[in-house]
Amino acid sequence: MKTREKIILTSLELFNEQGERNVTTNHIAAHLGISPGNLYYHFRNKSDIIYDIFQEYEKLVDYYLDIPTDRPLTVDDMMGYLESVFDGLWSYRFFHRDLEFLLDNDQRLREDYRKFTYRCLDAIRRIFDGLRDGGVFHDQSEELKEAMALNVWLVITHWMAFLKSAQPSDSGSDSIRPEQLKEGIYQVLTLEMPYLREPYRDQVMALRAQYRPSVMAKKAVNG
Amino acid sequence: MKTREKIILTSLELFNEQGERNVTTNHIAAHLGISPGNLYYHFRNKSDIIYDIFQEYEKLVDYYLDIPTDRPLTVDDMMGYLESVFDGLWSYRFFHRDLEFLLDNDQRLREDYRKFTYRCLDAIRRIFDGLRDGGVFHDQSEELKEAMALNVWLVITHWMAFLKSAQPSDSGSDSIRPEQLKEGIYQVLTLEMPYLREPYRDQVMALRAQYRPSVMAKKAVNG
DNA sequence: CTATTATTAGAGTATATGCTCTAGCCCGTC
DNA sequence: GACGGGCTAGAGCATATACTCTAATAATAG
Repeated sequence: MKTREKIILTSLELFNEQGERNVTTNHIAAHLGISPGNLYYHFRNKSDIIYDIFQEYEKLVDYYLDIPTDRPLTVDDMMGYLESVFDGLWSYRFFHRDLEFLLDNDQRLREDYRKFTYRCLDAIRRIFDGLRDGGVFHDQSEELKEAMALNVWLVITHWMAFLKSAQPSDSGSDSIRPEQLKEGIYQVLTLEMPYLREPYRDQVMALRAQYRPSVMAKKAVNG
Repeated sequence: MKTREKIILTSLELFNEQGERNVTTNHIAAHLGISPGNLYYHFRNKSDIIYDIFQEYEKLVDYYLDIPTDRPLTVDDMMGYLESVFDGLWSYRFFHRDLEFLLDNDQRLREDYRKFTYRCLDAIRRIFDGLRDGGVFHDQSEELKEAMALNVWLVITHWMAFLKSAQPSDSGSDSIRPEQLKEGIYQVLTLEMPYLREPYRDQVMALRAQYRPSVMAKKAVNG
């Protein structure tokens, strides 16, 4: 494998494990067993590494959210989108974690991310439309679909942050498991619940039950 | 005013404007016109300043979310809670911005914040119950109330992050206005909409309309 | 007034971090 | 086998950051 690729992979791995803020370029080089000079031969600076990773993430999600317009959508389609998006979220989970700082320090990234966000919101709306055409969703006003899409986006992109903040202190820094992340699907389906038509409603509710967050079972100690 | 208090106030101000990550203890001291030594006479370290600020935030929100149990709740109560919570969010907006890093670097804060989260989730559920008793909400299963409360929490605590990430690059670093933050109320009411009873439903929808996010009007350029 | 304590100034330190610079190695080509 | 460009090592720099140390100054009590 080319050194450039290795840098990307290792950076992503370390960022995901420890957070971008806690991973220096020297760490990345050391972890790879290469010199800092070598790393900087392949990338002008740290931002470029992050930007590269973002573009891969973007490509992946755009691929996932390529919604067919020539046919209505099914419950299976919907679950597929959810599973895919949360998979992507897991693979690039560092990104949403340090998002604000990253955007503040790279205008290019800020602009691209903004467009990315609106593309995703649009895709969510198109999924709603497809599901309505498939008889899964009730028809709703454009305004409501827009607000709903935004709420879905908020839940999806920040579920990870919630999980991490609700973790007890004694667990390690990288203790969230992919299955826990998937529990965000439960929350998204909770949002959609009131807008589902029978008989799909019961079907989706049954699927939803499988993702029930484990945090909910636990009772918090309010000392 | 005591120096200690001044340090807290200035820190909060600078953190809110520039983000905790971008504000050093030397900046705080310089901004106050005092020496670093003086600052460190009053606080052992930066974490202690942040922890102090968090405790004030906690106190404020706990005060806002002191839900009466001896009477049902009205639509006005609900709107009052929303307005208050978003006010608090605005005053301490730096906090949710750099949350993950802050929690990673202060176990004490992590533990307190975890409990704080669960207290808030509990308060949201009790608001739901109060509104049900007041005839504003339909009755729902405990499971649904729990999931709903969590979604409300996610939207409230991350609305700010969304706004900042959706800002175009040409706006300043502290360009979000409090009215924009309040638009999060629209999103929360969107969540609650399906569970409202007539005649309150129409009333709430009318109130909701006043908070409609301006971002929604804009069309994004997907270059 | 004096002794003690609380507060403040400000130079300075240890460490980290992103990044640079120069020299040299590897490897394919003529 | 010599040449040259792609690649790599690694010492080291400029800057920043959280924090310390000493000495001096205010405030307060006896």
